[in-house]
Amino acid sequence: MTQVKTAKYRVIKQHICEKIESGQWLEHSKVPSENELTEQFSVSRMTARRALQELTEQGLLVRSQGSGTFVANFKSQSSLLEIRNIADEIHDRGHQYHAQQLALKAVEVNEEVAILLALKAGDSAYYSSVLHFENNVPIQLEQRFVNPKLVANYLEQDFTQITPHAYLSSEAPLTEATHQVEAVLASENISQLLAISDITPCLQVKRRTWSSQGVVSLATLTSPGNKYRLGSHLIF
Amino acid sequence: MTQVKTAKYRVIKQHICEKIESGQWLEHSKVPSENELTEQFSVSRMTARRALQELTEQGLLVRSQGSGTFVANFKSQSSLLEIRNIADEIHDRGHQYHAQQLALKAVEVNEEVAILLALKAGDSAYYSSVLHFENNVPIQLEQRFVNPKLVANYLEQDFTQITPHAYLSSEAPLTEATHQVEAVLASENISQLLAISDITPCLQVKRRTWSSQGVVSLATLTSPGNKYRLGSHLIF
DNA sequence: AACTCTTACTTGTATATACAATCTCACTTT
DNA sequence: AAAGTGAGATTGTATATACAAGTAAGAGTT
Repeated sequence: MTQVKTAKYRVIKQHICEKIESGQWLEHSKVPSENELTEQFSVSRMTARRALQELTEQGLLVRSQGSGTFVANFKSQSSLLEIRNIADEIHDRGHQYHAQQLALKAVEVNEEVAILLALKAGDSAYYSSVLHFENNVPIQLEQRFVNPKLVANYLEQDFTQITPHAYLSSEAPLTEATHQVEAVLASENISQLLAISDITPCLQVKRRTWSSQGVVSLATLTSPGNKYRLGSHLIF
Repeated sequence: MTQVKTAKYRVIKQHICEKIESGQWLEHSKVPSENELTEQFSVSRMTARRALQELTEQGLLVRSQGSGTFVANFKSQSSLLEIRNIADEIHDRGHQYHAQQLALKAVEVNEEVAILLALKAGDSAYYSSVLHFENNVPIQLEQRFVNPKLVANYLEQDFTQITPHAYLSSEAPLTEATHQVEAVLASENISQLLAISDITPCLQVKRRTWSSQGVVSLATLTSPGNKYRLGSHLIF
């Protein structure tokens, strides 16, 4: 096990993030220029630039050619589309939750899944399929591929007792996630499981989650459009 | 009028986008490596790299150290995280944008809208209905109620020239926003506008935006599920 | 006082180079 | 046949440098 050295541009990003989050650098205040960071951290301008550039893309900074780099209108990122355990969500609504485990096995991944999970086509990954119920009505089908290198005992779990998300969080804390949200028509198979007609639109969220070790899992969450809704709250 | 020279990395981005959009490069197929692009376009590796890098951040490509760069899934994608101007979004994809203004008037609000806009039922608010096109295909219907106390000249705008979002941002900078995302079947009326069948699922985003003065507007954005997708990226 | 010009600073684009880390695949060894 | 090795390709990180382009502020002129 070799300790991976942290890249220099990441160190600078971290430093700037801390200044902003701790309130030492307020909104709209000027942050050090590329040349100043170059000196402070003894790096090349291109490396300092990369840190500022990526933070700008993430929305923490705003840059203006000729005048400088500034702290943006407050951090939006953190509390948007928060990833919640669906069981908690349902309990919080005062409703009854239970789950049905439809599949839990090792499978060979196709090319698409392989790329997204950072595996090779034909490699084996863990697969789970769980149907979540709210007050005995099916509310969400969760189909999930899990990176076997990062989560050892996935196949020994009982996902009627703990949700896959809760288990994975306990094994490998999330550091990052991407979502793709689409409106789709469910396949016949899925329509049947969700007890909906074949023309009911479904909200489909594809979520890819990372831990510090790499891509952990790839989940497809399909919910009837008339029974489920996503919310998010941004602060600028 | 000085003709601005297009940056080289943009030329390469454009080239790759075209290949993908025209279907010459299919999903998951390999795209030229940094070194190949370096030769093809007679640029340095860092410039070729920048093109690939930015397209990866935009979600068009997927990269894997050691194996190469590949075409990602190509559905249109926007971000929940950042509230973007749809015109910019479409332009950034290298596509042509135009809009059609279906309505722009003052209306009496019903109770639901009144509550959400912090007005009284029966008060008057501004209402706009704009259809956005990507390459002459309708991609999103935007129906928006605007708080007349905070935005004076809303009715005098021409929303084929500037999007409502862009205008509102210039008048009253956003400080906060909430979203609700649902999958729905469009009404007959809306199906017709979007040129879709009445069983095509639609992604519907309801967005409420605040400025420092209070609730600015209430927008309902309806897009065909097969042509539009939301994305978001979280870092913990 | 108002205007223009210059200058310094900052970010944007581009190149050339070097080495590290990772993956693939053919080849060799067992 | 299976396992291990190593070369080559590919992306990741980092540096040094150069010039372009936009901004702001001060100097100088009218």
